[in-house]
Amino acid sequence: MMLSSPPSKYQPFQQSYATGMNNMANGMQPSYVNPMNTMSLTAAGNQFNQALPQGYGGMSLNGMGSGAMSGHSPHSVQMAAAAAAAVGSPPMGSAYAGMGPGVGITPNMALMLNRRTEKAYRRNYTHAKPPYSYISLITMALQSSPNKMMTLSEIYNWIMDLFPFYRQNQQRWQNSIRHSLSFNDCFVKVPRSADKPGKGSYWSLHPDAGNMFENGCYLRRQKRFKSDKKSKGAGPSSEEHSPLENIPNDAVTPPPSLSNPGSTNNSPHDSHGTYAESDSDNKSPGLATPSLPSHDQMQYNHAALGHEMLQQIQPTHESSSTHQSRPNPAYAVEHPEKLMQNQHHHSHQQPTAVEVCSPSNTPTSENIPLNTHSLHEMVPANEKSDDRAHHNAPHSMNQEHHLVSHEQDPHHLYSHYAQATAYAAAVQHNSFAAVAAAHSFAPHPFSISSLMNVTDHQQQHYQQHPHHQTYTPAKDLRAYQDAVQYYNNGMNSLTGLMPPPVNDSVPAQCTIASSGSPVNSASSSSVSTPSPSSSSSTSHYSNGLHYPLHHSQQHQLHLQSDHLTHQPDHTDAAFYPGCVPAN
DNA sequence: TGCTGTTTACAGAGAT
DNA sequence: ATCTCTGTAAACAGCA
Repeated sequence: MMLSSPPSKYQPFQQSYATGMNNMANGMQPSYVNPMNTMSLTAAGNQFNQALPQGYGGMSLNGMGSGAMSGHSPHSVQMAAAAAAAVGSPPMGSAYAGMGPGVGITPNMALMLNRRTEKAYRRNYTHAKPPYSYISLITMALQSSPNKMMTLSEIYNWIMDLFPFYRQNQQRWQNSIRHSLSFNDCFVKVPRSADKPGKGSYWSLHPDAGNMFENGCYLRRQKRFKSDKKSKGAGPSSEEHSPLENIPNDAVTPPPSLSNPGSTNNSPHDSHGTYAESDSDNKSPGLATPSLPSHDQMQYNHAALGHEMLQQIQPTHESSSTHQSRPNPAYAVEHPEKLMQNQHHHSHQQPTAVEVCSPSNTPTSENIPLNTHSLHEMVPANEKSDDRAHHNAPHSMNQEHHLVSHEQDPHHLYSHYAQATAYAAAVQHNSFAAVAAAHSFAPHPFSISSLMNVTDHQQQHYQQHPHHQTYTPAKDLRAYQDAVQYYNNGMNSLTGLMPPPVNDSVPAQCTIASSGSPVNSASSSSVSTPSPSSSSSTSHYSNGLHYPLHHSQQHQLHLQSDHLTHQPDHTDAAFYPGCVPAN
């Protein structure tokens, strides 16, 4: 069990980006495990897979990380595409710049620009600031840990391992990290155990804040998470979420000072809860009301939250009907059979995305109230945060027709790219597809869960089809770069056009109507949606999704389709500007 | 002494 | 226009 903070291998202001990238590309493993690699074949981010021992800490101990450099996983493309999408505008030039309509420059100009920018691109591309906010970075880091918690230094290292950009100016961004941890309710501090002394506490995600970025934007949350336990008066009941549901029971023990029974009465949520509530309408700390707790009180309550979490890390063998307790990672490692029991139990309590999306259980406007406040809100409003991870299970995973050899399907190589770009385009253009996705439980391809999780369904699928394991959402910098590039390519040629979705992205609710024309079953809900059948458009039907396409787009669709089916040559620098080929 | 953590302050950008 | 979120800087305290 990893409990100590590894020393940072990155010296402030000394790390050469190029060196770092080359090392990573050549498979040199840092002494401290590269979380991307460890994530590639595991499912540390998934609540149902927390028990897997090959997680963040485990890999660092057994030294198995080097073989997991699966930087070309199409799944990982989502991550980068997500990043690029979150940015809104491609940060770099593209090898395909100028392909798209409406660019306003001639091909020659584009070529010149490409040649000019690509040089700088190669220098700077890998060092571009990742399009994630610090909060999202922290969230990703914490979710990547099997313990769902990290020390500050571990968070630092996780970020630096993943993003060379953050190997410079460490003082600046690390200060911001600390500020984010302290300032945001979504992060809770967990005391160290007495037998695991060290500097600093562990940080974990508040259990109710785990899906802050499921809406799709890594730069900015739709809404800042605020702990609201304060308003509930007494401390949390056993049926309430506890932040330490994610904390291994043997990882930490409450310090003596927190053994005071009264400490739990001071709900730790009071600290941030009170602060957040009183400050909920003016974010400027300087405008805090006098009702704010004192500094000492806040610290005390903060620690009490950790104590509360510790109190509840013991595995729960019974769940309330309203609360699905999550498996304790550490406990599950030692008692996998009980975890399986729990999972089975949970499967009866909470339908998975596939179950929910099954034709016999098609969501309607009645049972699935949708939050259509924003198209970015891609999940049913009544979804518990815990449940959203289920949405990452591609429905097709349970569809036999999809269980074909991906190697025989070149289009599949770009399926996730296509999905990501389609999604980005759909959202950007406020298209029907975006609404369809919103109605279809389609996981946001850029969601943290999508990027970092392997669902239980995927796990089952991989067990049956090990050769598909390459499609596990691997996270590494290479893939990140690739995907940004892919995204750029896509968006440059996707202005007003979406590439065809692929099987993986077919939401369950996208069915073929009895009339034969594909429709989205949820489109009949009371939610206002753009009309799927525009009179001025031609229907493009691909893999169950109905996309209205204008005539002018149909030719582009063919081009785009060709583009998407072009298999990347990983030795082709055009595909990886700024990236040194690994082999 | 350096790291960790909290807080204040302010600016900028996105969302409403 | 206003609100909200994020990033940055800085001061400060506590701790290993």
